[in-house]
Amino acid sequence: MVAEDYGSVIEPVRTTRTFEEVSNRLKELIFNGTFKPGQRLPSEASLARLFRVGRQSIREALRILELSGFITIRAGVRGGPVIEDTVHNKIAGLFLDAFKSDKVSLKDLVVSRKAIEKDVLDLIFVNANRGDLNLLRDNVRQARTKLEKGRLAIEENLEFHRLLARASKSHVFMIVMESILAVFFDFRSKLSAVGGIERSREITRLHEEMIGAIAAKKKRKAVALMELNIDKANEILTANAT
Amino acid sequence: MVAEDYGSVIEPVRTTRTFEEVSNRLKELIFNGTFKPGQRLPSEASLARLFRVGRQSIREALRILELSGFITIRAGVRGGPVIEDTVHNKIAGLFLDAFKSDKVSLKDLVVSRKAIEKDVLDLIFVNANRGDLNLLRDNVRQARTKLEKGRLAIEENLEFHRLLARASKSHVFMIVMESILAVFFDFRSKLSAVGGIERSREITRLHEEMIGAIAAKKKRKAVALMELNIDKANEILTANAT
DNA sequence: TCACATTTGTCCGTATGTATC
DNA sequence: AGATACATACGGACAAATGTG
Repeated sequence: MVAEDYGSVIEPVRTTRTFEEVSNRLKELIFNGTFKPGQRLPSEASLARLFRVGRQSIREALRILELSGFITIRAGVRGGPVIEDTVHNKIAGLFLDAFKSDKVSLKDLVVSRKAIEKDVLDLIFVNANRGDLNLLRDNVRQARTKLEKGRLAIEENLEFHRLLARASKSHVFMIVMESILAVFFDFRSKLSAVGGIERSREITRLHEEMIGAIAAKKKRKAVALMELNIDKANEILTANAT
Repeated sequence: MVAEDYGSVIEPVRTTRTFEEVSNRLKELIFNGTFKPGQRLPSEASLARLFRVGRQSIREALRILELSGFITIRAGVRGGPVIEDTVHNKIAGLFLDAFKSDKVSLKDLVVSRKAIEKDVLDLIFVNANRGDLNLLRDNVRQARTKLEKGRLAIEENLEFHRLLARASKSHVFMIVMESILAVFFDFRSKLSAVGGIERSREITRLHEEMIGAIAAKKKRKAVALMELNIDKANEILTANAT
């Protein structure tokens, strides 16, 4: 019964649940471009009239679309459901849940992160252009100015890796990276600032060297720096774990 | 404003939406083990009384937990919300959505899949044991019997890769693999059976050789076979794409 | 600043569908 | 087959948020 494992990916045909039918219909309308990004969907009351169902069913359908990253919802007179893509963040959120519920261990996270960031570097050496490098340089510059003011640059340090994924031009890796970073970002709030500055400075320095290695097409050096980088990031997590 | 991009991962503090508060509280109860897998949550009516909120808020909270992969819901007298982990499938579902909405290209998928399956092989050479190999052999055996009956063995061919991810002992890669396979599984329904048997047979043969290479600790050969495998799978997709 | 309109958010009462005993 | 205990769905009402004149 191999195929049964896909039971949640391939939705069973159930007309019983009205809100699922509504959700799928709306999703289809978004896919085929009837509703475009930035555009407002009709209000709950309007949708209820249009689909000839109760407002409750509409609400639950919209809840699904919201959690799936297709729309955002705001109250108020010019509010309502708006087509807005947040799928990356939603996937990262679910991944964070998986981590929190102990399905993903810290060791697993570090091991797979090393492999994935290495893949990203491989792709960067093929796909990245000058603009991508400039974005990376800007990031390091921002981190430096923050550090000079005596503040931690954790957000910038994490953003660096997101920029790397973007430079690889692979959306798959952008999604995976976002998910991994979400875990580290979640830890961020629990970090003790004591001694953090020095680590943050060190990571920023590694990032700077990495940019140099990429620009100089020195792949092996870039990979070695990445290993150091991830180990340092891991130290921060394990040092703060109770 | 780098940190703003995490706006959907780190939920904003909003007491305005009751159902989110309820959803978070229940999620926390699941995380800390108050509710364990297989256990039933109280019914909607009971939860409404316990939290002192309306049933609608409870329903939307349960909808969130259902879509996040924490619970399943069944009607009927012994039904109700049950703690059941389907997070992997839910992530895969969102990833499939991302693919369908053209955020992930087929080329991107193939390139990243090659890199990721190579990582999985690397981990297998470190972590896999005899039991994992036996599971892989069973899978190929099942595929063979299906092929001998003149039926396609697509499910088994895809399952092979899921077994590989499991043998790597990395939940991160299990999740990523599940997501990638979901796309191929989705295509499955659109495949023309014409000429498919031969391709399915060829893939099964590659899988068999791959097991041999893993057992013999021949990493380079295993990687080469994997490349062939993925190219073949990709051919099936592109051949059927309109 | 204030009143107003629009839209989401929330609760309640009720009815129906569904699965189990 | 009937009773029971659930989720599912509808309609009505009001509160809260938010933008507008």
